Amino acid sequence: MPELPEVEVVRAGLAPAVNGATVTGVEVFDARSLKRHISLIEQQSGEIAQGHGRTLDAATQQLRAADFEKRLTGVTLGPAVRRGKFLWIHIEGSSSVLFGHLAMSGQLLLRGIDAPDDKNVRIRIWLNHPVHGELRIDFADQRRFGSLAIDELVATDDSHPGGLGTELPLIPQQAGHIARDPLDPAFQQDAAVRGLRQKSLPIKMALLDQRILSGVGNIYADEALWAARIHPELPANQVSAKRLNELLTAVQFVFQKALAEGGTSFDAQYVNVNGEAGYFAHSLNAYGRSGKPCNRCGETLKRSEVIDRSSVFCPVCQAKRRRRG
DNA sequence: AAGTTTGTTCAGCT
DNA sequence: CAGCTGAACAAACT
Repeated sequence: MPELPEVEVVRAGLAPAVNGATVTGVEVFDARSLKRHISLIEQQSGEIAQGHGRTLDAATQQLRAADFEKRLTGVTLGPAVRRGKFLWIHIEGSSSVLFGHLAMSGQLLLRGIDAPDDKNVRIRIWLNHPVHGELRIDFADQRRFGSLAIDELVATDDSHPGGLGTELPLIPQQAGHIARDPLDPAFQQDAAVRGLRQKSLPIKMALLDQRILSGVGNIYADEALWAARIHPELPANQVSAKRLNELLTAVQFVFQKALAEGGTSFDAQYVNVNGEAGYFAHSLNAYGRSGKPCNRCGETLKRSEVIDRSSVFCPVCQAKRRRRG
């Protein structure tokens, strides 16, 4: 499950291959992977089929696939940018971007044109790069929860760059509501702490709220809470500002650590960029270790459910009591 | 073969 | 009304 570090590895791997490349062809094998893509016809008529939480009818799927292929073919791509788990690639001389979210099982694979097919390829984009030659980007997604789209850039609300990878203060509409992530140079930790402190829901859930800070999913939420010794079910507004700052520092630490380990899996051979290689390659202290001993105190780690999401934590190190701080 | 997995959105409730 | 909760939803693997 790609979270911020995995998405960043993908962004960094794609960036040199897409910047300056011309799109020579687009193939949509499964339009269900375009559920975030709104066709021009839908935009102009104002009748936008509900792509989220509902299966699109066949006609809309066909319309969107054709629209996506048409609007992307022939363009020249620019920088690859990321905020949180959202990823986009600028289109030169245009306010549109190629926009995507990998969700649970999405991968953006960079391949030579003669490479054998990977499993579950839903969308294929053919490229010609002035330096690297002919390439393919294959969007593979086993569960199809992820999607690609063409989206429009709008101004950022704080006039800082839209995300990592660009200096332009522009962000795709669909990512506009997402807060900056802890690895963003313009990330405001004080504001994130204030946002968390206003919530009465469990700290684990507040940490997953992409409007407060982005990029944290279930894995790194458990890891950061373990590192900061905070019980996942403690109401966010009962955690002191000091401990929330420690928590955000822990988030940055686990992100950096995963990024460093994920990064080592990706050598300079950009054509080998493979979303799978970085996932779960790093050592985890909490996630998936229910029933195993705590790496800090030896106590057996416990599994609980916080609003339908599984959480693993150490009942001793992360005692559910308010701590001074 | 029912259960598990997760990011995101939203109806509906307090 | 603002904020929160719980659920819905996507699809495939075990």
